[in-house]
Amino acid sequence: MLSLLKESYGYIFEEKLLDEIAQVAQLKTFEEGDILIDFGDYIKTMPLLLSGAIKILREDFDEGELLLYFLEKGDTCAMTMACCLGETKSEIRAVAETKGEVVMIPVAKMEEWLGKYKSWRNFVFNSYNSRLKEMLMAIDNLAFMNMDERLYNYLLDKAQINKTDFIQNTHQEIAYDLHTSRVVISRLLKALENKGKIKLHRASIELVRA
Amino acid sequence: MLSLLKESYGYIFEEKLLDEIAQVAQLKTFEEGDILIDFGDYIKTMPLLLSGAIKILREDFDEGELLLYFLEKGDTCAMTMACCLGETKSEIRAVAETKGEVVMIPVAKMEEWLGKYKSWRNFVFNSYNSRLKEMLMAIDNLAFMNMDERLYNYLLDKAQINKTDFIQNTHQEIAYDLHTSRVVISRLLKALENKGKIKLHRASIELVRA
DNA sequence: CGGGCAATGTAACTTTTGATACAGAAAACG
DNA sequence: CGTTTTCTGTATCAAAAGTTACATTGCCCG
Repeated sequence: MLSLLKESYGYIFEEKLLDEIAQVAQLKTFEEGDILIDFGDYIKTMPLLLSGAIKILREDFDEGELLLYFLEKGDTCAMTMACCLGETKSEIRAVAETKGEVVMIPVAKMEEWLGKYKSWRNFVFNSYNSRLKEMLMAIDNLAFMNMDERLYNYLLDKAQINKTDFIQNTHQEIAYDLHTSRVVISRLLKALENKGKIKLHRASIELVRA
Repeated sequence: MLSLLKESYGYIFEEKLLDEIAQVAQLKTFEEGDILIDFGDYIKTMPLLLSGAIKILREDFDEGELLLYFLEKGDTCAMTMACCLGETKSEIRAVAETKGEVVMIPVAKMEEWLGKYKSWRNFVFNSYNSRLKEMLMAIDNLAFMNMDERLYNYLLDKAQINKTDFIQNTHQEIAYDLHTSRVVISRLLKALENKGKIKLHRASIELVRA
């Protein structure tokens, strides 16, 4: 586990902290589609992502979701930290976008290290800051952009996270993430295809780079 | 200043920390409408709000703003902390909703105290958590609600922050905060009046409690 | 290879929001 | 008091997004 940790976090944490993490943390693997955290869950461990990607969703009161952002290697979920420290229920759902690995750290330790290791403190703050920034971007998208732009940005994000220009999703799945209807997505995708920005296949979309 | 501090923060911080704050902090008063932080500002001090209320706005790329949330006594601006620690430009604008007072704390001190005082650490984390929650609420509003609901929530927020059911704003000002046009606001306000939820006056709106 | 099913395409219509234009009412002010 | 400015009400039209309904197209699998 130590070597795995060093791969993703070796540059950020000092030796002693890496050792401590290796001692108390539990390694966990997950598969694409796994629900790692659900609305209302109480969370007592903090996840550090070693590999793979996770998408974070917000739930509507009456049915429906909205994609907030993706997490990658080296990220942690600030929303989860918020829940840990505040001892409240989870406000979000975390779904595995790809298979991957996380290490789980008990809340007690994460608090202890805050006083003990400056590098840990910086990491936690940087995570909060990244997440606030991602939330701001989500708000920008919602408030200032039309659905066609949001859709195109979504496709770019997906491509970046999955490291491929072939996006393996049905229109319905995309509609869920963007909190709209399948028909709207089909319509706008067709428009994007006509503009030459993408090519549509069955259950997959190909990004056409200029 | 010490007594002022104790009024808002006496229950959260220990004596020693309050003393330290009183030593290094600068007291600053502001008037309604003052722009306390603007987009692109570099921020080197962290504000603690003692009295009054502040609204935090996000800027559109090409003209236009959106209200994110309000700050009250005992709050601090996590977005500002993010900028302080990350040493980046401000992503938001802070405008005084009422007159009030803040104490300004140098970034260096706020970092020092993070290692030194557990109460400070908790305060900073709680602030981040509150702000994340407010951002989530902002996203809920944008993603899941129509303009009429957003408008009504806005009026309720305003009333709570200003501690009065008489909201002294023109339709144009409300339109700015909600990032829409004056005509839309007028239309929806009229509809709310017809439903008996508010009464309209010139340059002010009266909330009618059920 | 043909039936069944999931995924997509498309038409027609409604609702919501935004844009423009202008009229009337209230305050502001010399 | 009359003029000017600000604020509000409303009508009309256009665009964006949501809804419903149904046709078509591939694909899986017996």
